[in-house]
Amino acid sequence: MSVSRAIRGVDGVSEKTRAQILKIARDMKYVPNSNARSLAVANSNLIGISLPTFAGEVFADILKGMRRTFDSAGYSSVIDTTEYNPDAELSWVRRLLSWQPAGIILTGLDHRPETVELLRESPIPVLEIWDHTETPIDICVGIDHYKAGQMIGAHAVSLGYRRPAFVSAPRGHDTRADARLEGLRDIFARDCGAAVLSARPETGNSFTTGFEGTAQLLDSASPDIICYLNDHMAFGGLMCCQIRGLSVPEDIGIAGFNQLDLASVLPKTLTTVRTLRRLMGITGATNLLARINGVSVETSKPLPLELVPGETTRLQRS
Amino acid sequence: MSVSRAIRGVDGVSEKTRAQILKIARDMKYVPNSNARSLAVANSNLIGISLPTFAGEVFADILKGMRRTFDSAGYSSVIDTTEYNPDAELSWVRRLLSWQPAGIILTGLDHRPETVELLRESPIPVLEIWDHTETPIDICVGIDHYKAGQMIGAHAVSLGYRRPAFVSAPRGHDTRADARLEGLRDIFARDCGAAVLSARPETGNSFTTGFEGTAQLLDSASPDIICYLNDHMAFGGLMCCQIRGLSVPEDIGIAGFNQLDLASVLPKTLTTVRTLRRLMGITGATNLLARINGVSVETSKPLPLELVPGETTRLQRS
DNA sequence: CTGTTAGCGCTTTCAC
DNA sequence: GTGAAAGCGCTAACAG
Repeated sequence: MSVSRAIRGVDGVSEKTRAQILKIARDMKYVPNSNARSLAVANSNLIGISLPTFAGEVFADILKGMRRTFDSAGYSSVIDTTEYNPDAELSWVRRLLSWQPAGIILTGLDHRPETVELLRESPIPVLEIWDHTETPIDICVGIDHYKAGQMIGAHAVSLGYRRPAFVSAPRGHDTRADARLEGLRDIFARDCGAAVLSARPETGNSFTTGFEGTAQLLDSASPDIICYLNDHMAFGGLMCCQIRGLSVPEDIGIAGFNQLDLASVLPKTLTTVRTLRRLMGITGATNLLARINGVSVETSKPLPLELVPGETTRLQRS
Repeated sequence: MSVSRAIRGVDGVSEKTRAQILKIARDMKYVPNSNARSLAVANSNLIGISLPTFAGEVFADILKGMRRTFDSAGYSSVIDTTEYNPDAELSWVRRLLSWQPAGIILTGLDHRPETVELLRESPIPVLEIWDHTETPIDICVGIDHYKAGQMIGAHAVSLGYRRPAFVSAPRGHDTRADARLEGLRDIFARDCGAAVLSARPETGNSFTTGFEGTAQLLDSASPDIICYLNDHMAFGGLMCCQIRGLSVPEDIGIAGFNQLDLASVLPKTLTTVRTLRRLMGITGATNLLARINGVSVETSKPLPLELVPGETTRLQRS
């Protein structure tokens, strides 16, 4: 018992005994057994995180914010990626629950009904991150992707663009794409009755998807602005325009999303929307920790978005 | 006991009992306790992975290869990032060992002595990935970064470049940078007695680091070729050259590394070195699994590198 | 301050 | 095919 106390660093042991114990432990290269500990105390300091993918800056940034917060609070995070497959998410949640985690984090709102049911019935706090909803499983911290689409639309409309288009990720990838496109569509429909064309290439990385999507759009129509799911795709689009001899913003406008690192070295600043991903991670993690510790927190926390006008869009003369 | 057997799916239970048990388990929403299981069997199906960072394509690709392999073999992977800090790696290894993992994966060869000691004494198989060495802790799968530097050097020399420069990541980041620079230096010294200038900006993301490093070099000298730690930095360099009115490859050559996604949409193909990152992950994971199952494997597996000549370098007239 | 007792949920072993 | 007994390494609760 004194050994247990000494090793855990709780009091109830004299400094003398503690020192002896720690020395012996070191000498015999003692390694504690976390499984036994978790079993005895019936919980763990594990936070399970489900992410769509490790690729790209977006989730890496969110993750970084969360991990910093958890690390300094003494929690370990274990991460899984679903590759945008809700069934993979479900099986991860099952596995996770068997580890008695202190909390669970899911990305987005698109879950199997069984996942939701499982989590609602368990006493474990759950955070949904990246998307915003008023009715989360437990708590959520994210942005409103529909509003983000509207924001881009409003900017484009105000500059006088009237033939908008949107390039999205391959089907079954980012579920946020549809929400943003809808926001964009609603604004254009409402403010100037224009329809938004869309392209969705079937494969490829963000850069090639942006490139191909742009090629498809330019082959079949003549949009005056193309909006993209993210800055990487927008860059692919820029390259496509360049090859076809289209000047940006003279001949066509380009708008990205997320304000990624790449944009910081482009010769023309990119019109985009800034998302506070690091902050989102920190806020989410902090709220989840509060929830774990029984402190009451905001159920649903939307994070601000900021439209960043750049040199790839400009006022159209009418 | 029959319950245990039924749930695990081992035989020794009649189909009838098994069906009953499974039904009841489902009805009462039974969730197994992995901690108790691991405690009882004295091991787990966890693979602990230490990565420098989640940022960037490189480790995401390697990770993807590893995870695929582990998943299909029924192992779960838990990942931590060290942000290039060997002390963070050490504390992760300590934490990991307390979970009785089936295997451990570390990135690179730069570890604290204590980490190495800890791992050498434990019976747990250890894989070092990304770098190559003939004397790993246990087994390793990676590339020889010194040779990679030589490869780039040989290409540059053969094209007639004589004023080489190298842009590296901020200090304390990628430890591979020094090995590559050394390879590059050795080749230039041996083949044409030229020295390699180098720049190493102090902060920033890959893109801005490439940009700033290039600006530093161009301010103080007139290299005829600049080599970069990776394609993203090379792109930053390209943008810097463009702003300064330098044409590539007419005025200056540019060489990247890793053949990243970005390169696939650039108007000029980038001279770079292809690294088989996905394959590396798969090979590493496969070898580790073999090791875990007591099958003997190659201790040290170097993966091939391929120089990919592009339009950002060309033959110099003498 | 120190140590004993009991139990966490599961699996191994061994009877039946 | 089924179940009783014992133990994995640890900690909560209590006794000394």
